[in-house]
Amino acid sequence: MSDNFLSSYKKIMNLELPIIESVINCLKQHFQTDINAQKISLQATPREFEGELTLVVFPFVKIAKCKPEELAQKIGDFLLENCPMISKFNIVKGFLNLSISPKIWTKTLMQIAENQDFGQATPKNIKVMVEYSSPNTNKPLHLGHLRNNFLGFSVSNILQKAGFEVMKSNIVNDRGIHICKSMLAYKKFGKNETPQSVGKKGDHLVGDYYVIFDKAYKQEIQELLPTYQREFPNEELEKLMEKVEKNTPLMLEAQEMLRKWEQNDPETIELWKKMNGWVYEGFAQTYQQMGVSFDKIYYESETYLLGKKTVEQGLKDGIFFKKENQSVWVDLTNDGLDQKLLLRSDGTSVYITQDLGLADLKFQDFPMQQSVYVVGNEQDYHFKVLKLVMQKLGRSYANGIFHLSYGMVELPSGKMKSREGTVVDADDLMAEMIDIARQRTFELGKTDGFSAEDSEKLYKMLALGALKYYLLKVDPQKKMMFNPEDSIDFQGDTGVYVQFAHAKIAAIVRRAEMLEIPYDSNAFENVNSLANVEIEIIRHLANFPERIETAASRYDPSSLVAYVYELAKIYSRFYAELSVFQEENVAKRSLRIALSKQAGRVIALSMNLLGIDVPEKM
RNA sequence: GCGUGCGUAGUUCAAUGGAUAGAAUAUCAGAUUUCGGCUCUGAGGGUUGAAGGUUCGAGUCCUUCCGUGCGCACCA
Repeated sequence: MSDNFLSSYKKIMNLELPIIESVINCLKQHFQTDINAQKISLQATPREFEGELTLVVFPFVKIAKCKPEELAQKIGDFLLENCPMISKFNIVKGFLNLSISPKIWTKTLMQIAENQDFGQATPKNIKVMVEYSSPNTNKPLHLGHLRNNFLGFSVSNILQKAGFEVMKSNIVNDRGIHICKSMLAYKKFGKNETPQSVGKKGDHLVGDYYVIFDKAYKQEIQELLPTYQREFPNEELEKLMEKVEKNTPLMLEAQEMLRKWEQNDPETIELWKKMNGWVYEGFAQTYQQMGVSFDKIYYESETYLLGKKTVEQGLKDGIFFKKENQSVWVDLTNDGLDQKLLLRSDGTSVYITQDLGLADLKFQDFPMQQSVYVVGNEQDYHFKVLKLVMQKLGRSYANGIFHLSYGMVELPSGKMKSREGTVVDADDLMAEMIDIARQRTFELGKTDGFSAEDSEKLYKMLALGALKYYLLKVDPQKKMMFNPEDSIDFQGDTGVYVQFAHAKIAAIVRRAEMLEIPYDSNAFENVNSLANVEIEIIRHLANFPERIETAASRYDPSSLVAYVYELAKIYSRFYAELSVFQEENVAKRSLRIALSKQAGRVIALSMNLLGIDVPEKM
């Protein structure tokens, strides 16, 4: 453990550090060895054993040259004598289970309550750019984008809480053959429709034309194939198909359109601007509904020429090389990869070229040390190359490039395929979820006494909460199954369960305030016996800063989902086992209110980091 | 073929190299004169894909094999 880590550790965990220090001292005294703090494993004691924190002594057995039990006994005795917060201990095999004095727990709760910024780490003075969303403008957003956006937004929040300075960015892929296809279909079959004239969101309208193009294109291929087969009777079918696909009239026309676009042909540019404009309006609505936002938006049309200079400079510096046909390459064979093309023989860019340029542009705009790309795992290779190339170019931020590679979202029926019409549209999905939330919540009478506006707000909160929670609870790296039935579930490990816990807590706090029961630190500081479930909550609350740190270091919101679920679950048990207002001991009653208040606060904070709102009533 | 992920209860997912591999769901059985029953408690359900190896200790690290996804364009 570096000094650096230790010092940040000290700030966030006032509970464990004294014990760790004490263990180090113990080993020093008894065995004359200076043990690394990192080797000391303190973990939460499983519920079936007595105690709250457990020290694993196995790692020191070799040094101590005695049986694990003996060693545990020695350390336990030492702690009892030198570490006032330890009230007793027991030993099971090589595990030293420590009981913390109840007063410490009361004090911990006081500290949490008095900390206005609980969970907010001190500034690290490190800038991070988080790029996410990155839509193509020829189609509306779908379920896969939802995972991407929720991940990107949440990771940004988490990094901020962990003390980083964060810039959220979005690169909009607004040019290229894909949008030309929509444009061409519109030109041919569009009859001057507009989003207003057909009453449709712009991104959906443009997406419709993309589908129209694709259908007509497929038909052309079918029609052309026999001709080609006659012409090249000895060619393999696969290669023949490639030829046909490249040469249908529609495809040739789309490519011609792209050329015109690149030459700034006024008519093409005008159509392009018009249709992209519709799409942006549509996207803005969708982003708003999703509850995500960006600090900086890049457009591919403005960045796609960047990177050429970068490549030329690298060529001059001998980092890249030129082949006979004038194409430029980078040799990554020593890094376990291949040679990779950076500029075509005609000097034009390829996909990665502009990413090199964009990376530098980002750095100009926001001199970051870390750069996170939230992009699907089908691009793993691409980002390996990007990082390596930037490292070879000696960019200061190159080592901080991190590809937050997430797995595909699959459906019970299999993969989403646009051809087969099995793509789940983001707008539709969110709307459906809100409908279901409305239906269920209304049936249960949960919104009795709500204004129409408040009701709608709640339905949306529950629906989006369910969806975000569902998509964020899985390790990003892994592919995940999206089961529509489960995603709108309100019970068990779900967003609504956690939201409900928060609403119950809010009700308790409201009542306490109405009854004017004090619950500040003075009101409960003398409580020195706590129920197990109360200790569990405090212990869990105290871990909050550390859990944020972990989530930030792994760029992984799922660990935070697990955290907040665990907290809601413990609290629900507390709620069932103990009564707040029927407790006769006034100090204890106050402690329970304070405990509730803090649990509610941390639930809300955690959920907000996930991009989820929590209700006061539901 | 090469590269790179992933295989854990019926299902969907957890598990900084640490105790008897945990949740949720579904199934079954219970709880509530109590602050909000979208709640709580309990039961059954596992050869962690297979085989070796490292380790005091392996779902986790290494090797091989099997299954599966993704990537291997002068496409983006």
